[in-house]
Amino acid sequence: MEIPAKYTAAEVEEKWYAYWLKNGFFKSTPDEREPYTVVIPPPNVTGVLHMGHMLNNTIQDILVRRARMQGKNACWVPGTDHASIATEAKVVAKLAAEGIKKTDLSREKFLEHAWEWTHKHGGIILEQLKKLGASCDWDRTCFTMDEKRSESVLKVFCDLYEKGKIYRGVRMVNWDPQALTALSDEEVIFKEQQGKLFYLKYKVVGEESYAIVATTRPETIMGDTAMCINPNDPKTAWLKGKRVIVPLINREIPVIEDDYVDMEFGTGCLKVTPAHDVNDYMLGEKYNLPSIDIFNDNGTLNENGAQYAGMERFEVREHIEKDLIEAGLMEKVEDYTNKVGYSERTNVVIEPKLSMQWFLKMEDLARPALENVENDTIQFYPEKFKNTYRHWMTTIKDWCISRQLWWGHQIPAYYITQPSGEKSVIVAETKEKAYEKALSMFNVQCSIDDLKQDEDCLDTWFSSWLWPISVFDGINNPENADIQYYYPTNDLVTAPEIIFFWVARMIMSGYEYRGQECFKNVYFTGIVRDKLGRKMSKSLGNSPDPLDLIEKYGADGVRMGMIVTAPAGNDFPFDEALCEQGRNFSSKIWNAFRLVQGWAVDTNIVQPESAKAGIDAFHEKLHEAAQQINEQFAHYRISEALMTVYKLFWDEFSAWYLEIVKPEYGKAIDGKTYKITIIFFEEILKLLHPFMPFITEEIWHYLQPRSEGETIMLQQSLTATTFDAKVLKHYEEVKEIIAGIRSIRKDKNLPFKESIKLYIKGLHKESAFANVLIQKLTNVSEIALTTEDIAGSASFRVGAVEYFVPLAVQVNVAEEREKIMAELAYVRGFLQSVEKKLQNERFVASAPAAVVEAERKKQADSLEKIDILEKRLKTM
RNA sequence: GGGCGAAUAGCUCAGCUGGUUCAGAGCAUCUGGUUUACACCCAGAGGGUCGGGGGUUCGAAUCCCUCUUCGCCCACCA
Repeated sequence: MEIPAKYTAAEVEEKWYAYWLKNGFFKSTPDEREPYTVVIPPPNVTGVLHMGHMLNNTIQDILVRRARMQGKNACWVPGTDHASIATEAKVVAKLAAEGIKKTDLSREKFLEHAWEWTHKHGGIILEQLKKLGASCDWDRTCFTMDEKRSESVLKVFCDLYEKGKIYRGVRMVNWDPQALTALSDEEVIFKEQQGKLFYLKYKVVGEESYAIVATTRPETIMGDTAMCINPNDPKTAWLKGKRVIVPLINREIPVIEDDYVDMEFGTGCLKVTPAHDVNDYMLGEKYNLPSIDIFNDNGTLNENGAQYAGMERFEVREHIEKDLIEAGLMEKVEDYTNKVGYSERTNVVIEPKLSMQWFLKMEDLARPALENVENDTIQFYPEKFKNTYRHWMTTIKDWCISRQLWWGHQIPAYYITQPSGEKSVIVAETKEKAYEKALSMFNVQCSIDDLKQDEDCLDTWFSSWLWPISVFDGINNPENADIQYYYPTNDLVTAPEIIFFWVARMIMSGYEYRGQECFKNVYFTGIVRDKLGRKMSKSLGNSPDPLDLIEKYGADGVRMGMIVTAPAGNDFPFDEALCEQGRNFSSKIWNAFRLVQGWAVDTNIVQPESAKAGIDAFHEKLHEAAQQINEQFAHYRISEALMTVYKLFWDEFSAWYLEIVKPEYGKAIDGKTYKITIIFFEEILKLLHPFMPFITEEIWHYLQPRSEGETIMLQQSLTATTFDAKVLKHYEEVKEIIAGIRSIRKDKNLPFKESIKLYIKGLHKESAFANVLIQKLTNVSEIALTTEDIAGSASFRVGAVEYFVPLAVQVNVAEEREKIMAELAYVRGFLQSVEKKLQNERFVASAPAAVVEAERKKQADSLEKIDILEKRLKTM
């Protein structure tokens, strides 16, 4: 069998992914085994893979693969999200490039274009995930707008409507004048901005005096319906009960009083524009003020805008500034920094706007969702996000679920005008059902065509909040075998930015529709940033293309590089050097494999004692690591678990174990040692497989003859085990001795080829184990015990035992003395601190016996060591 | 403005219930080393007032208070 000297990830990875697919290893169907379920956070259907996806999906794949190797029936459900605003924006832009305006198209025609776009670009991202090695059950791939998911969404909407949880109402919403839709509060980003604060003069009716109002938005004066002062403010008390005139348009408005007004800000006078400001809206409600809407949906002024009608809102601001100055109604203009809301999607300034929207009441839904996170039925990793979650859930507001878009689930509400002229709304899953309902409810003669469906779509999250249920069709068919078996799911891996958009709402729908948690654990990843700490984004161009990275370093290398340094919940500064580390690790594994497979095996050779010792030691190391990894996974310390395997392979297996059992150059290895080495190698590969699936599969197939259809993926990896701590402790001491000898070789320029002698003075444990390992790894020809110091030698100490390596060359006594003096000073200092503790009566009295005992042991050890060092100095 | 969190080596982070194994890991750096799996390597070394100050305690990186800096979330004074 020809083994290539270099590991070529690309080839290997493609081969094994195809093999896994062909053999259906990712598939899951309900059976007797314990289920382990993960649903993917569905990426945008027309999106492309970025580093955030890479991190997120690598973690999911690790969890899923590990569960599979623990004998669980692992099911990872993939899918995509229709992402209404984002996708619609892309389609609009694409059409615009072709000279087609959305407004010129019918809804049906537009949706044709949108579907075409979706089919063309949709699912690319899922293909990219395959390159990463994602072990999703692809047969279960879902789309938030496929038939079953759409049906689920409509069903839930109708159900919540029936329950009285969904209502329609005029509310102040965040209006995106470019996308022409309302946005949820979560989709608005506030940015600090340099602006101006304008001081406008409102003439007091019947007087020659003026009231001054400070505002950042003078263009909204046409919508003013009151002026408000604080009743406790002496500055403005003179205005009480008066009326003032809105500048330029000369309309009279009342002066009202409310302690909402901040006496310290501006002049203490507030203009009230209920149609265009959230707080003013509340004042308007409170005092029954009229509401004058001055804007069109696209951000231009409407007929209420008087002479400014038809102009764009920011143009109006400039115009009106000039006009006010000319009219002498501008007291002054100051520079001012304030925060302005922008649309997350289109990046235009949000216009608060009164509009008819659909809302979902949150209060009842939030209750169990909060409770079950508080009581840890659902656990967050890291736990700190529980606080964030609690805060939001206790101040939650109703969810605006309608969007003025075409791409999405059209709201299943139908309007009918009765003969009396009264308009009624009927909510039903289909137009036919709505028609039936209409007939029975209103007892009127009408045709089905008289029903007019609501033009709006549902918020994207209104479909994804059902995801853990709907992917198993548990809304339409609540008793089906899949949902019964796979629900509740186990782990959700997602970004903290969507804790409210998505995580919280999934938890709510889980309790509403299954009466049970939708997942048991939520693992929050950090945000992937660049080296400079900036968020990775297209516009900055600082995000590497994941596929390029995979090509360069292999999927295993990229996975390893990302995970090794990505703790839960913390931002993750990505650096390509990490991938290099990953690739280097792949190479290391490959080279270790090449060493092992290159050995000639001779079953007639007697197993060397050193190999026996090495095997005993590594056996314990392996089991110790397996146990650590178990604990690390139990706490979702995934990068630590990887680090444990990394060190197990690189340090323990390659640097120590393989060096111990390695036969002399050109010689064969005995059969026993070879066999166990292969088993060790396999066990490590199994522990490593979830992190680096490809190279582990490749090597696993080389290590022993395998038949078609076998895979490392489905092997049981080492789980809870025990290990002998005593053996490990002794082994570590031996390593220390070996390190001491290596140091001397280095200091004294003794090449490894020259064999040396080792003298041991003190209570050296008579250990064949130690001796054979020392001889094998340091080229010591002879180990002898001594009761005297050896002249002309270099020495070191491990514990209370002294080791001497005789030197052929002249020893630099002064240098040796200096070293020993330094060591002595250190131990004396240490002893001093220990004794200080022990002399403290309160310490001895109050500290636990074990602690005091430990201090006494330290004291005794130090005294012994000091004794040794002092004697050594005397005899030099 | 309100809430949450963080600050430990050059970088990224562990450090759980205060004391054994407490100042650690990986990367980076420095020194030395290639005929014998691997320079994508091996052997070794240096590097920290545990953000500042105070307190509790026999004992603090760990608990409390306070200050400083940073991050996130919420609310937006027109």
